[in-house]
Amino acid sequence: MIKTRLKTLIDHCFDQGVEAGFWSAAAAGGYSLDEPKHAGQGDLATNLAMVVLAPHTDLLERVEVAGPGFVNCYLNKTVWQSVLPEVCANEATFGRSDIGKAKKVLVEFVSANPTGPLSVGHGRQAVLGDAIAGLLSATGHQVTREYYYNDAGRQMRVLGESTRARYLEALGLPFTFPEDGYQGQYIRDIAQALIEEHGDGLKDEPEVTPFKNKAERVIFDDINTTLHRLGIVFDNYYNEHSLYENGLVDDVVASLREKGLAYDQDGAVWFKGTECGLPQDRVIIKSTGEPTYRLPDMAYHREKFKRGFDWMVDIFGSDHIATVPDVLAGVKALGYDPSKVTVVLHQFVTLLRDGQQVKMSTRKANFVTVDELLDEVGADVARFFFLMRKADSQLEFDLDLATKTSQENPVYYVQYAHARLHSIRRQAEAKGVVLGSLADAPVGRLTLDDEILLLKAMAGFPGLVQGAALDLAPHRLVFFLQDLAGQFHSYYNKHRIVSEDEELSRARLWLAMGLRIVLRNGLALIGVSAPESM
RNA sequence: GCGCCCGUAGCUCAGCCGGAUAGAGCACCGGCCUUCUAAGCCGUAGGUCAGAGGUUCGAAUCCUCUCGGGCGCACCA
Repeated sequence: MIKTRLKTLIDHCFDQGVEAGFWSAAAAGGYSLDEPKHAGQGDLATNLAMVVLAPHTDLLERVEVAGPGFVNCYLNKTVWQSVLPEVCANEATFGRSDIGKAKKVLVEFVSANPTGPLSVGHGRQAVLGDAIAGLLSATGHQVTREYYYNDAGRQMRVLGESTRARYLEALGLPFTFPEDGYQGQYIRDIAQALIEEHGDGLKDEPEVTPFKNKAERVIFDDINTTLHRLGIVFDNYYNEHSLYENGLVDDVVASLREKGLAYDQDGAVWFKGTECGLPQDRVIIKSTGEPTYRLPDMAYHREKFKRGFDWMVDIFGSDHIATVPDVLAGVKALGYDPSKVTVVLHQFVTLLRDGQQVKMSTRKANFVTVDELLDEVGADVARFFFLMRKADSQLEFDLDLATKTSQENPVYYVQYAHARLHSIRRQAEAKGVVLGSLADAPVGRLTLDDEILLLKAMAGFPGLVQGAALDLAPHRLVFFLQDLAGQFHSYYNKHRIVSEDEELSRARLWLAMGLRIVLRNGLALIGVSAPESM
């Protein structure tokens, strides 16, 4: 019989649902399959969806099956209205959660050696890393922000030589500028500072160290000042050099040798990458005796594991992509689980001015620094713009748009929504409309579709934060905020919040309060200020 | 040559752990201020989701290949 065949099919689906844990077996046999009384309701109809959802009917207004097999659940408005007290009662924490279970996470980013000011590329990385760290900590992770740097080695020697050359040059003495020296104006500034401190006392200095040290100090201070302007504070600066001093680099070599994963050839020490699934073996100690960057990187990552982190997030520019497989293979070879390391590679930034791409070249120090950018657009705009794209995408930073203090600038758009909400509150107070206690908030009066939509968006905020955190994708917050601000502006233009209807006014003022909280908390997560007036 | 990323509206980009009619902002065009900030709103238009195969009941989404663009492929970091 046809009905039996269909019933068997539905029973089977029901059982599968039970097995998968979608619902309990309590409703087994409790649902029907009958010929409907009226035409237009199919040949046979089952109330399966209703029965399965029966324990939750207080939430549901109606349930429909539609299209190619969707069960559409329409929730009662009260469900959405109940979001508001929750938001307002948890002003400081709404959006935060503990899904991270206090997992220890290390977020490493920037990690620029002190050879020059931060470029806009670093800026993107700095903001990206900081926002990711912020999201992780908002979701209950125990986060450490770390900056890994090296103030020894070839790069720094060249920096010292460059500084010396500029020093001699400024004194009008003969000098030779290193072939691959640092050409920026900042080196000249440092040289000038040395002259002010020492006069020509260093002109016969045999060591490069005083030049190097001075340059390093000045540049690191600059970098930190810049980071500070961006609102970024690191918990820890990890010096690559300390790895050598503590014998940790040698120890990695010894361990690799022990496992037969390192060998000598052509006077160099090689890592047997081919043994670890990599396309080729790599030099880890040059024939000069100096290690390549790979080796200390492996040692550093091993230290991260030893320091007890459950999850290690590395933020790198896409030009460092080649290092990733090597380091991860090294970590694995040393007996640690590379799946605990997540590398976020971000693409480059191009600046657009007057519709034209601004040409930049690191080598010639012909690049726009984060400082210059901040002078021009400020920290809020810089942070917001750096987060407007997912890390994978190249980021086009449109200075023309960023410097506009008008409707087109998305940063102001969002901030304005927040300021407007504050303004409404002030206006209401001036008119003597009192919010009253949250418990008495007449949220039942929020019945317009526009209002339910706003409530839904607010309700989705914590989940959005969690997803953005776990996927290391802060750009989602930016999109969310733009959407929410847009919804509010639209609502504002259509409906009056403070009106003759005192109860409705209070309800809407609470709605405004909730929106303000979500906007403010969202902006805080990406490190952008939420002004109360603009 | 090899590896990774990208290719979605005129432009800049979301969506990408498969689902219903693919979204937003700019730009264009047309409207809205005696009332809570016009730094705002409303409306019109705009698409072979680079292309070709494949998997699937179903693909922008997954697989393969091709074509474009970016970044790498050091005894630099």
